[in-house]
Amino acid sequence: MINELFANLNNTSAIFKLFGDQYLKSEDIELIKGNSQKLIFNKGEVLIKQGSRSTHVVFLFKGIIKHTYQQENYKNMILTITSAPSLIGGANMFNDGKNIFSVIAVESCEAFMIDINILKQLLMQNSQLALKLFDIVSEMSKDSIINFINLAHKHVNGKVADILLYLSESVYKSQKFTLSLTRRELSEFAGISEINFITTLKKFEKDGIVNSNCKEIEIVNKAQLELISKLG
Amino acid sequence: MINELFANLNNTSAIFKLFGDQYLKSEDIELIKGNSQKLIFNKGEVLIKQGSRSTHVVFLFKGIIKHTYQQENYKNMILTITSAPSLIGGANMFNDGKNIFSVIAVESCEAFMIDINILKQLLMQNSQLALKLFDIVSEMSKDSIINFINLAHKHVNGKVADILLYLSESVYKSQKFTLSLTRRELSEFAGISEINFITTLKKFEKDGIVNSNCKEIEIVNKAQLELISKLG
DNA sequence: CGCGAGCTTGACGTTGTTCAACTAGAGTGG
DNA sequence: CCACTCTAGTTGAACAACGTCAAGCTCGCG
Repeated sequence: MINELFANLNNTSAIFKLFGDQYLKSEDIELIKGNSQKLIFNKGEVLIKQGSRSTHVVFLFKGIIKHTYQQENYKNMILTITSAPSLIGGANMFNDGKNIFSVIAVESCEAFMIDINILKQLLMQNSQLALKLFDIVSEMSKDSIINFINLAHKHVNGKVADILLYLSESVYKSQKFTLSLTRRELSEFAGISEINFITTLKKFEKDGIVNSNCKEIEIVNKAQLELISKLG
Repeated sequence: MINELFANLNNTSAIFKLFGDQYLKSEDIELIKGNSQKLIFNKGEVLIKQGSRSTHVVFLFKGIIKHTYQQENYKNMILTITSAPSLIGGANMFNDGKNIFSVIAVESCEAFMIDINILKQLLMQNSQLALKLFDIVSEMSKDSIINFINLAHKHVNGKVADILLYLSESVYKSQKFTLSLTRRELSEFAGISEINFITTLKKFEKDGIVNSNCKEIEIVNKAQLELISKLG
């Protein structure tokens, strides 16, 4: 759904076109433009900080980000890895205000920061737009929840297979890709130890399912990987 | 948030009052009333079936339900346990239509089934109402996600402690309660084996933290339970 | 040339699951 | 009224899965 909506978006004006063509008057577009700013984030930089007040909704139009959750006594945890184009932070919009997660650039990113109060104001006037946003946000949280469910009761093989398929299909959109994440980060996404992630990946390599050379990953036998994912 | 909204609701007319007083015209209320029905569900009966098309949003005003997720080769999984009053199924409203979870009565329930198309129609006309619903739904999914995160990286002690605290605080709202769920169901909620759940519960009992006699559970030392939950 | 970060491997101990056996209570049919 | 059976709860023992530790490797960068 989100892909369908944001397909072919590769510059900032596209977002206005997206909303505008269907739902927004030209003065509304000007209002958003006047209260938003385009920012560039380097790898590792924080777009949204956990615990801070929500002030912006972020439209990511270039790069890859991760949602992380940190808590004392806990290991870090990566909740999602998302590539542009994507709308981020919408779910926090009407929560009393604090961001529950951090959003961090995994490679260099370009994003449009949209003032949350301006957006709210527009949504109040325009229920079609509000419902569209509702739709986008609930679709995204549905994906996260399904991901959680899978990770919650699969074993290591299934988890690693899931991650590889996810990276291939949803993030890099290719059978062969150059990772912008470390093994440690991927293990935090899978919810397993780094060492266990590595040994499992190597096992897949020995079985001829993937090739991995440090940051270069290639999925050789996708059908087999899907089978492993299914069996858990 | 949801508690605040639904506080003091104990009959069907209250839901209309809730929406109506603030946002709805009286003819809208009549429209909902004419397209909704009050139903009673016995323990174990299905309110919403996974995979079916979303046709209704459910306002649960009496009883306790569980959200479950089933998949071939998988163990059952319980995602949430929720007591009335609560709004259920809102997140699916604008997904292309299929329910991702089942909703099953854990004890006898009374619910108001609101036709989804009628509600959509109202939301289209009334953006304040749409945003309110957005707010409720995102608050609920936030709770689920935090719950998932906790379960994902805690050990058995922490998981069981979490479950007991959750049942006490959010479901039965008392230090002492009579379970309407089996040990097996609670283990599916915790994401651990039934046997491991039982042994851990018994260990807590030996340590003087809880009393458990079959369906009767009493939390004796809440502070200790919270500590265990925190330590994981 | 050396240092550090990321990656890799094997050995070991902990944690959690599975299996099997037993108990108690509730419902059923003779 | 008494077997009989079925389900839920319980316990201990064997086994498998996973995380931790220790050590070595490679590569890029100062």
